[in-house]
Amino acid sequence: MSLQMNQSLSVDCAVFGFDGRSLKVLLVERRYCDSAARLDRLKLPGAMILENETLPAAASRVLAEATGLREIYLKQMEIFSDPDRVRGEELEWINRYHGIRTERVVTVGYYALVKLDARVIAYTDDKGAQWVEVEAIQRLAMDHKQILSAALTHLCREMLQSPVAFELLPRKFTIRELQNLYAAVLGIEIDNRNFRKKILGSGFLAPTGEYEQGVAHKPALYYMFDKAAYKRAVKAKLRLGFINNWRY
Amino acid sequence: MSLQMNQSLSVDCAVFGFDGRSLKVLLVERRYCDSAARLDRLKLPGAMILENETLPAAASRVLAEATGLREIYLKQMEIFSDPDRVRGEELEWINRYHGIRTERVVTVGYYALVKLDARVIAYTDDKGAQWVEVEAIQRLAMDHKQILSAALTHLCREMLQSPVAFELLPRKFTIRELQNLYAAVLGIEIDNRNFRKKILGSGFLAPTGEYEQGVAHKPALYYMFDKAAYKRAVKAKLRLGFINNWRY
DNA sequence: ACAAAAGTGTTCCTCTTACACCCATGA
DNA sequence: TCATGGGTGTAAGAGGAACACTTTTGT
Repeated sequence: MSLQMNQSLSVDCAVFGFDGRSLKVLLVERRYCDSAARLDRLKLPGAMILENETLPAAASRVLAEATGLREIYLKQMEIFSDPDRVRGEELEWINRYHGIRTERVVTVGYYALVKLDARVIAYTDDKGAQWVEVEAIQRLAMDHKQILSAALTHLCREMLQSPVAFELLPRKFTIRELQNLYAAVLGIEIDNRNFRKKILGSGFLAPTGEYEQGVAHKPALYYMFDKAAYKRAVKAKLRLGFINNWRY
Repeated sequence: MSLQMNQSLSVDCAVFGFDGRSLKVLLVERRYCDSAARLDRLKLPGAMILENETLPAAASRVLAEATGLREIYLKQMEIFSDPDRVRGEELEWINRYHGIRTERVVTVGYYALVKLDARVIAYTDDKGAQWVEVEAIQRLAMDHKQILSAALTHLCREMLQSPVAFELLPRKFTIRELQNLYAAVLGIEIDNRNFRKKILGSGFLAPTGEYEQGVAHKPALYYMFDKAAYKRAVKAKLRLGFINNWRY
């Protein structure tokens, strides 16, 4: 065996959004049309990395193109390096499109968290992209289902350790929305009283004083995430306890 | 900007070992000699990926070469993609050595856990590699210090969530060795009584009946990790609790 | 009036933490 | 006999989990 020179590096992004009920991911159509009727005609947005571009930069570029947003929460997760993960017509298309002669595409999986608002939805609609309920996705192009699964796993883990949930919610949200988000991502049921106790007791949520309007039930109070309070609490916690000053 | 074609992919491995006291990592000499006296003449073992080789396969290959071992615990962590992370004489050396013309080397960081025994040490000594105390490492070649730091962070996180500690210990070990390992990796102090209570209470440790010999104090009992018991407990735990059946 | 979700407390129990002394061995 | 680390128990407190009813609004 020898060194592989005709290889390319790409990034693929699982962009998650939350509509108050269920977790969605942004999917786009495969760009070559030979088999448009195929079940796996949808894929995650992605791109080849450019000369002099870091991977995070490439991922940001993909996200800006796909959503119109900058400053998105973005995290690297795994690399998918099966030599045959892209082949056949897909590989031919890539070579034709870019005018290159690559034999292998290694991809770096990222996941991104987006606040799903009207502007983003208008933008993605306009681009022909779709927000699809994660639970409903059976298959995707190439190994993108696998990449999506990995992204979900990483998101679960992250949600249990840091307050990334707020990246998926609008600036103002109700406790119930937050709870639904945790339940949807983790795939669990959560007791509302215990959840409130815990989340309000943490002191990271600041009430806005505003209430829901036009709902056919007692209107809920809107809260915001108090990032400063969160950081203060983390710092304080790092200074005490059984495990007091670890490395990460 | 255009697609980057003259790029290469490599893997670099932080191989950790534990000698009962402190955490060590395996370092090798940079292979070109122009500046042998430099402080950062040591690096993590690594290699370019070969044609038709997956990244995990490449990492295994590097580990087999460096330690003589197969079946090592191995985990992918992050990718280091700064376009200038390898440049100058290092890049020239790579091109000369492989007879290629690459302009950029993106590397995938792995970490590995090894049971440090006489055979491994003999093998690595023979190869001119060194086991260096992690705490003492100030700088390494290129961005390898950064890769090492990332590996440590990942190892910490992993140790708090799964029983990888046993990958670093001999088959038979004392509770104190296990405790020292946790303390060394996490960089914390641990109360011996609480540690015993927790670790023995978990039921994952099986006493061997053998005792230390030739030590100038009460000899300690040797234990082994009972993998089957661990798996049973994990399965049982997944079926109950507040968070009962999540995705990962 | 009714449907629908908001909001609120208590009890039990487990797990975490802090803490001090005697024991077995080799030198 | 001394130095060294092995091995043991308890009490107080914090946090997790299970559980049901009243309130407010729109229809």
